[in-house]
Order: sequence, then structure tokens, then C-alpha cells
Amino acid sequence: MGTTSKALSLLNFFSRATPQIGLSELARLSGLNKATVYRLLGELAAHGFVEQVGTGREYRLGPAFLRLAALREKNVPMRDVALKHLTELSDATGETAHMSLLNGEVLSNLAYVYSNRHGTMVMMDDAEVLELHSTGSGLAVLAYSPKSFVDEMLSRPLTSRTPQTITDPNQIRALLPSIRTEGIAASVGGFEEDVFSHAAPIFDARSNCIGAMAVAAPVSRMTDTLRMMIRDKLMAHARQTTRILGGFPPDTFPTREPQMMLQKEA
Amino acid sequence: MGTTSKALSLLNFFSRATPQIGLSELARLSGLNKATVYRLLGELAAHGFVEQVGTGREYRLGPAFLRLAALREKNVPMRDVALKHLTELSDATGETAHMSLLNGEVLSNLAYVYSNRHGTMVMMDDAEVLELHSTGSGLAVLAYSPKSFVDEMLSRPLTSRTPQTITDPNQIRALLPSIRTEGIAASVGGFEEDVFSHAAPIFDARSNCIGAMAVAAPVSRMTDTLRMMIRDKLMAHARQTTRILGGFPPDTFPTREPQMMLQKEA
DNA sequence: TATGTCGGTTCATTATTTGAACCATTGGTT
DNA sequence: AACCAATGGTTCAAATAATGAACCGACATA
Repeated sequence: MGTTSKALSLLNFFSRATPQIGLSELARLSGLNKATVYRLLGELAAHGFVEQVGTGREYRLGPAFLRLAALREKNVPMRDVALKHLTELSDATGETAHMSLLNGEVLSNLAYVYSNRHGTMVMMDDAEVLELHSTGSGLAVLAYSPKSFVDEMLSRPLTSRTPQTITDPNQIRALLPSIRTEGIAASVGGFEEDVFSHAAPIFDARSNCIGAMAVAAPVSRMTDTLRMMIRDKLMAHARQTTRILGGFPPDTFPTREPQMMLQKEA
Repeated sequence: MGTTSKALSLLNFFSRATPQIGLSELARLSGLNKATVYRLLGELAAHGFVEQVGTGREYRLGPAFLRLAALREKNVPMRDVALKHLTELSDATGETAHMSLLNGEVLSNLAYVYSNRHGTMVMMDDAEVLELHSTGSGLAVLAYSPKSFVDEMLSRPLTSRTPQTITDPNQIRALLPSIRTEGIAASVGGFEEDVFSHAAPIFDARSNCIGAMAVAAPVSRMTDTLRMMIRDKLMAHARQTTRILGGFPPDTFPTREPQMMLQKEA
């Protein structure tokens, strides 16, 4: 691993739960030498990627990200595109629609839209990250990721978020083929109790899966009718989003009108 | 300069005007070897800090910034705080209020608020950067920056944005003492024609100047009355913003009620 | 006063970065 | 069609920058 990667990976230890971290603690977390971490933090700080809290204390993420994020969004208005489709998706289904991007080993939220049709809604959080094994979006991404990546991800200890979370790697692997034939993944209560989530993959210009678009509804509201409607709308909007972002689904991706009634020919 | 700094400085070559850059071009711009740039870009890309456009072409800023910016704003709601005070400032003065943060050699916009009192307003742009020598905000920052930094900044060639832009380093240096005694900087048409800008510095917990809060009005609307009112309100809101962000003005910073009528004692 | 932690610093050893040269492609010019 | 000058990407010995154990002083806590 290059020095730059080490420096950048330090940033991943900052999270919603641990927004600021001391030097020694960060050295411990990263497994790097304290002197190394100190020097790397110094370089990150010089560019505004981290800053020290108060006077000579812990470190936290710096202000440079605001500028770079604004610039990125000006150049590549992903969030805008996503919001447009999420709004339509949310309106059509009456449920929470969201989109997340693959960021290393987890998915990070890009945007989400609530519906106002019901009194209760599945809530999202900007700074929350989604695990690959326990969410519908994660399964959708895994289904369209290279085998080496899947193996890598499933070789780690899989945390059990709820009693419904599937933590057996082989059981998860077994789900992927059917997700691939459908083009959509589903997860019931794997991440949060009582949440039924459908998700479709999003691809970049090289047909790599870069994230997922999803609709999350309370289990109690899920009916066959709603499920069909969600699958239909989600598929269409995910496809459009991929296209508008300049991406292409891989050749293996099912066409919009699935050959449901057709028998496989070989 | 460490390897990490080199990698991070590559990011600064992406701008509103040049949102995507090829490998050779970036090597040329940065003065680094092409192989080096290639490797650094690879590491940046692995963390989502850059990505390649389409298939095997130029590079652009990556999606990771969206997540990190969201996380930063959750932890340190600078923009929220700024917007609150900018709104009040804009309401009180009837003009455009904005705040920017020092980012290396330039100021980058954090937030801005327009007033609806007049038909014409000074417009801002999220991804725009402000030069230190040609803007009110820049002068405010220079006035409260270490001499070494000022020397460094004024030793570069100073671009002339308008005929009114002051490009003589010594002339700029001569402005700084009076800014320091006032606590507020002013610039008339230095950055954009017909824009009269007042700016006050913002400080961090170590009393370093980290940016500026400003009010920008068309020259044609500027009167003594408005000028007084802007200075007053701007001073108050900049002070509050500094405090709420956890910062402290340096000891040399003028108190809220300036000793206007008092003669210097030495 | 003794002990453990912290952020920060040092410097000889080591491992990573570096850069000139080299491909294979692409796109424009003659 | 042949040529040229770009491009993105790759290689490997040489040079440089990163590393980590040990060491500060300061601040807690006991």
C-alpha cells in the first residue's frame, strides 16, 4: 500500500460515531506507527483535509471537503440527477427512495427522498453508511461486482444488525444468481427491523457497478401489488439514472421487459 | 514536500474552468513525472477522490467528497452557522452576504445569501474562488495572517481582474495596518467591476484567521449611511460567527466599540 | 511522588518513490 | 498511406522519502 493510500485511509476512521480522534488513538486504529500518523495528519492538515479541534487536541475532518464536494457536484451533478429520479420513484411508490454509492467496503448515501403519503416512513441519514451484506442495496452491488471483490467482502466478519441479518457468506453467495437474473435485490429486515428494501444496481461508463438505487418500505405495508409496482418503477428509474450518468449496464443485465414467460434456451 | 502532499495538490488543478484533466496534462501542470502522477492518481482513484471519465480517458474529482463533506458538515455545521448569520446580515443590509474560507492560496465560498430588497444584486458562485489580493475578503484575511504568509502571497504575480485591481504588493501591504485598526477591509471594484465589498475576518480556536464574512453591494447603491450600517452589522455578525464556531479573535483585534474618538497614546 | 497517557520529535535503517526510457494507440497532417 | 506528435500506461535501477523504536515534556490520575 502506497503512502498516499495510508494517508487517505486515515480519513475513513472518522465517522458519525467518532467524529474526532486523537493521534495515539488513530495510530492504534490504523495499525500505523504514531510518528507516521503524525506526519500524515500534518500533510492532510496542510491541505485542509483534517484540522485540530480547539488548541492542540484531537483531529477531525477539515473544511476542504466542502469546496471539493461543491466542485464535484458542479462538474458531475449526480445528486441532482439522483434526486430527480428519487422524487419520481418516491411519488410513484409512496415510500422512501434513496441512492447510495460504493465507497470502498461500504455504501454511502448520495441522496434520499421521503414520501408524504403515509404517517410512517423509513428514515435515512446523510452520513450513515450501509453494509454490503445486510442491505438490499449492498446485495444488488455484490451481485454485479467481480468475484474477487465479493470474496474479499464476504471473507470479513459479517456483523449481525438484526436477528434477520444473513451472516453466512455462502448463504449470501447463493442469493446473488437470482438477483442477477432479476436485476433487483430484496432484503427484509437485514439492516433495520421491519424494513423491506428493494434495490437495483447503478453502473458507470465501464459497466462497473458503482452503487444502487433503492426503495425502502415498512414490512407491514408490503403487499404483492406494492412489490410489483416497486420492482417495475425501480427498474425503470435505475436504468435511466445509469444512462443519464453516462453509464451502461453490463451485457448480462436483464432487459427492461424480462423474458418472464420464456424458457431459457440453453 | 511529502508524497501525500503531492497527491493532494493534484486535486487543486481541478477547477470550474478545467473540470477534467488528462494524465500528461496533469503531469505538466504539477511539474511531476508522468509515472508519478499516474501512480498518485491510481491511489486517489482507489479511494474515490478522482475517477476517470468514460472509458480510459481524462480524470475528474471523485464521489468520495460528497460523503466526506456530508460527514464534516454533520460534525461541524459551519455552513449552517454561516447561513444563519448571513441571512440576518443580508436582511439587515439589503445586500448580498457571503462567507469564504482560506484554502491554501485562495478563498473558497462556504455560503452566501441574497437579499430580495433590490432588483439587482451581486451574484455569487459556489465553486468560484476568491483571490487574496483583489477582494475585500482577501484583504481582511491578509491583514490578520502571519507576515511570512503575506510575503509569500504577495510575491506571486498578482493578476489584474479589473482596472481598479491593486496589483502593487507594497500598495496592498500599506492597506493592511488600517484594516487591522478597523477590523474590517473594503474593496471597490477590485474583483468585479462596480462591486463594493466590505469584509471582516473569521478566526479559529487558535486565533488564526481562517476566512472572512463579507457584504457585497453595487457601487451605485453605496452611501455613507449604508456603509456605516454594513460595518456595524458585519462586525457584529463576524464576531458572533467566530465565537459560535469555537474561535477567538486575536488580542489585537479591535473591540466591538472601537475607540474612534480616542487618540493613540503612544 | 510514582505511573500512565497524551501529542509531538528525533534519526539511522529501510522500503517506497521516482524518472528516463519504452510501449501501444489514437488522431491529425501531409 | 505513411508519417508525426500527441496520448495513457508500464518498467526497473537509482535515489529519495517514509518508517519506527526510543525519547521528550506535559498533563492527568493515583
